[in-house]
Amino acid sequence: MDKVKELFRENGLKATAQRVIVYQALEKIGHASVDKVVEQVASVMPTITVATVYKILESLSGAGLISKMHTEQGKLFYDKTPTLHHHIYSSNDNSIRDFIDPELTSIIIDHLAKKSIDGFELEDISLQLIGKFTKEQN
Amino acid sequence: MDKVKELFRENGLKATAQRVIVYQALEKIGHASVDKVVEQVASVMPTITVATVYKILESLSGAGLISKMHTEQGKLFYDKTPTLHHHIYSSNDNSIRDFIDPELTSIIIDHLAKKSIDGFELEDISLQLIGKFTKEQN
DNA sequence: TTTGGTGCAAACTCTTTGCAGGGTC
DNA sequence: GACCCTGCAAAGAGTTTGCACCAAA
Repeated sequence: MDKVKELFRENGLKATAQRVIVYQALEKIGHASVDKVVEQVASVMPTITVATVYKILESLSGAGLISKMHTEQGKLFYDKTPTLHHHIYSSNDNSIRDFIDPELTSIIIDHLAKKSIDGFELEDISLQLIGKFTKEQN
Repeated sequence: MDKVKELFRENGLKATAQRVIVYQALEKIGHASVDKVVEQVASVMPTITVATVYKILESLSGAGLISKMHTEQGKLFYDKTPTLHHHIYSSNDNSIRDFIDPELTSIIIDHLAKKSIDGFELEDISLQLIGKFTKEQN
């Protein structure tokens, strides 16, 4: 908890209780749409508002502490891991899970480096695997 | 024009003037947000409504004639090419362009096939390259 | 004390829906 | 003629904004 506060200060963010809670909520669920975060946060601090959660998620992602993406549905998702990773999007239950595959990441980056699109400075890659889970997952 | 109409009928869609115009607009611009499509369409048929364009784009994409995606901004984009391809997302001007690289596509698919995520049936992959264009493009 | 964050409500943007009228097959 | 599509207006979802109050540094 104090570690989290410190992390915020190091990144120029004031260490408020709300931010700590939002951050911990995201750590717990991994990645989630804003309303899932709100849900989780509300169980700890029911007085927090949706607008605040939006603002906090935005500032944390601006500071690079979490990452931000849009789903196939166009809803905002945030993810605890700011490191380069990808997402599996399941079209049968609209869930999203992380897909960490550094090997694939570097294959893609290497490939792109070879081809180098002229005048384009690559900052990030976002890969979504879309499909169906044919058996129950966890 | 008659080819387009035929294409619609083959796919179980009634060949209305509005659909032809929307389809041709998308062929012309390649990929665009809905409002860009509306803009283009309006120059040909000013009476068409936004809701209609939405519905048409939805039905064309449902029939597999065009493809649908969300941007980093969470706005809907449609693309004329239903074939597997990727997108370059430029963060300085929020533009999107196609990135067709069948080699990369098959590298990714091969890699995924090797690993095969258990219980997951891959249907599509969506890769977005995010970055900045450092010089003027076309 | 200064600076930045939170909470509230309202506004905004984008997208979807319901239904009556009209066009296509 | 049956069915599907369009156009309209209104609603809906998700997200953002402005501002007064409050807390962190």
